Amino acid sequence: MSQPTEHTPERPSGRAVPTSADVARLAGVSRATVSYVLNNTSAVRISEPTRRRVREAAEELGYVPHAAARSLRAGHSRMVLLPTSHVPVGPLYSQFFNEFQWALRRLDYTVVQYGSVGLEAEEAARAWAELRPVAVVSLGEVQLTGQGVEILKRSGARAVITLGTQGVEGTHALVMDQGRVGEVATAHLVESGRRRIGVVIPEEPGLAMFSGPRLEGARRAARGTDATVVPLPLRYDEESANELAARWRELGLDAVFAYNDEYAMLLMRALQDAGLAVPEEVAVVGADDLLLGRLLRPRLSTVRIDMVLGRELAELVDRAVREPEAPPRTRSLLASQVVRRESS
Amino acid sequence: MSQPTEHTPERPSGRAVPTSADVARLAGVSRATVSYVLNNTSAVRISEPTRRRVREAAEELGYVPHAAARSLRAGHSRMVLLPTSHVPVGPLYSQFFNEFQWALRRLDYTVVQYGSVGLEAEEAARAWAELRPVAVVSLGEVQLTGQGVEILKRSGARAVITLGTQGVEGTHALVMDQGRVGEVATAHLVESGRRRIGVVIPEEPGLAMFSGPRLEGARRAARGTDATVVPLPLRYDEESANELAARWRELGLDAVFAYNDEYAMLLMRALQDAGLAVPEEVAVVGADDLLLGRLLRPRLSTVRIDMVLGRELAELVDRAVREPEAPPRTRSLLASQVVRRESS
DNA sequence: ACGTGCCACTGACACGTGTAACTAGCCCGT
DNA sequence: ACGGGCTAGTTACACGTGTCAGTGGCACGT
Repeated sequence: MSQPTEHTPERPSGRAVPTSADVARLAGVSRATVSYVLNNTSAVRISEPTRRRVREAAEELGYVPHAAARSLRAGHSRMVLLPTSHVPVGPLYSQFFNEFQWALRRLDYTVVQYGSVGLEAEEAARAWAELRPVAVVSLGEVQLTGQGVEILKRSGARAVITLGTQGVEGTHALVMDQGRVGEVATAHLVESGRRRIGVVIPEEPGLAMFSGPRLEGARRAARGTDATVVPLPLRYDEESANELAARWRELGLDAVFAYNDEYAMLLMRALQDAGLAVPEEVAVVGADDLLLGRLLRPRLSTVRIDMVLGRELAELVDRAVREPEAPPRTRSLLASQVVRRESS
Repeated sequence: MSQPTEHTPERPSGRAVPTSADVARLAGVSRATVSYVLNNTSAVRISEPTRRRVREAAEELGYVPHAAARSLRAGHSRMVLLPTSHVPVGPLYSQFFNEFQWALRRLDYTVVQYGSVGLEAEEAARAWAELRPVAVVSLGEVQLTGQGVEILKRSGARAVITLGTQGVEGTHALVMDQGRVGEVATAHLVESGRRRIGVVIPEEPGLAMFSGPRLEGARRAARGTDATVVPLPLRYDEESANELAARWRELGLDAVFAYNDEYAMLLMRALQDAGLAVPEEVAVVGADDLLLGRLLRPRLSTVRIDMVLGRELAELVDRAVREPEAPPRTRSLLASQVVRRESS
């Protein structure tokens, strides 16, 4: 998109791409008539024979309207911009994401994913604004600033929605309360009589957005009790897990909240291989309620996260677009609930 | 995108969105000068003081160029269209996909994901053509026809790339040879002395694209030997797995290729719970080489699938765009290799 | 005085589309 | 004969941008 070339390149297959003017010429009518016919404009009456001639001409030439020209003329589009992340998200999130896209499309929006690798917040906002989207739904990779929001709104965006662990001024903020996940998990462990509680922090980049708040929530739950919380960095591989398990006794922990079920399964296996009894010596709690967690022995306790339906969020976007004056409101996106199985 | 509204809606925040003409007015120069300055056009010399005035005016107004107008004028864009699927794909595929997008962006393409839910092949092609992408990379959800390819090329697409289990005429076809996955898995089981081999077929919709060819490959491997292949429909939940395990003895199978590691883990657990010894009575092989498969006991044997790097594919797209006349060629995308662990 | 060349910039057009405003032709009532 | 209304269109403009061709103004050589 950056630097347009100097001259229009030749079409390889010889023929230029047909425009409505070509259709008009072939059908022997004016270009306006073509537009009226092809858009089924009800205010203008065109005779049936003419309509047929136009349609046939369009068909013969393989005419397809030019979306850019159309939205330029119209002064607005129905594009919803979704800055994409390259975060290695889990199945829960990606299912939500797919459903969200699908629902937006049902509402006749054009969903455009646009990545902004290595761009500053304001720079990214400017790049997005070039596309003149009617709405921007930021999914957290780029932390949108108030300045960035201003740029977007000035460029015609009727709604800016942020989805993240905390709200952004001037936007419809959808807050995924990750802290709550850590909180309920830890509270559950404390209530079960555990006192020294480890919290796994994935070392994989891009997950800090989630793991930080979860740790914070765990600390919140421990506050006011005699339990303590210990952060445990962990890579998602067996070596790292075995290493952590090997120094488990010196850490003196009797429970662990393992970020999610995948890390929990990895760590639980390493603990068992190191000779620690689960849940007698160590209680293990994951998150996301994956099916696979139920296959282990003992069955993995977990935090079930009920994410808002993609469809609901799509409707919220639609409302925000139609009523741009409505005051932006912050809303919580997920409910967390412990599912106790055998590992805790 | 479909039906533009009748009149331009008022901008809510009062001020209209600034154009280069506004910048020109404020800076006291012509619009052409603004364009030259902001695009750093080297062929035209503009004095430094003027440049500064223009930049300051643009900054003050918060001017952002209009991508649609720009590409309309230029006659082409650098948009790569990626029709998205809502298929519940695994981590392997989604990692590839992310990397692919990222690499395209590094090559200065604008990646647009555009879903076409419930559209016919030709209808979808027409919708894509409206956006005048420079390339289309179809990932298999919509089976592109020769007719559809023709529409896209006529609309100016310089490259059409299909990614699927089989090629499409007139396109650069990237074939993911799923059959090979089933073939190597089954060959391995046969060589290990197994004779009655089950092949799990997920009942989840959208996976048929992969499971069909894998079954076919398994049959190919069994041909010419005295081994037989039995398809086993399975839902991804415990009930379905238990049900299948319960009638295992009457099926008389001594091995199973379970589509992928997740289904394999699910089924293996159910078999063990039903009192069958793995691998003594039943050998189990998955696919995808997930980390979690190594955590089970016995460790899960699997088929490791080396997918082409997203970066490589992005470079192929770039080449195809720059040399549209080069003959479309079909290329295989993945290599499959058995990783024998303990479950087979 | 005058042509030449350079500098710094401007005027005008094109891209493809949608639609408001207008018009030519016809019928009809008075 | 003439205005009015309907039908079936057409003409003309606007959207925001990039860029070719042109144009004053100035210095300079003769």
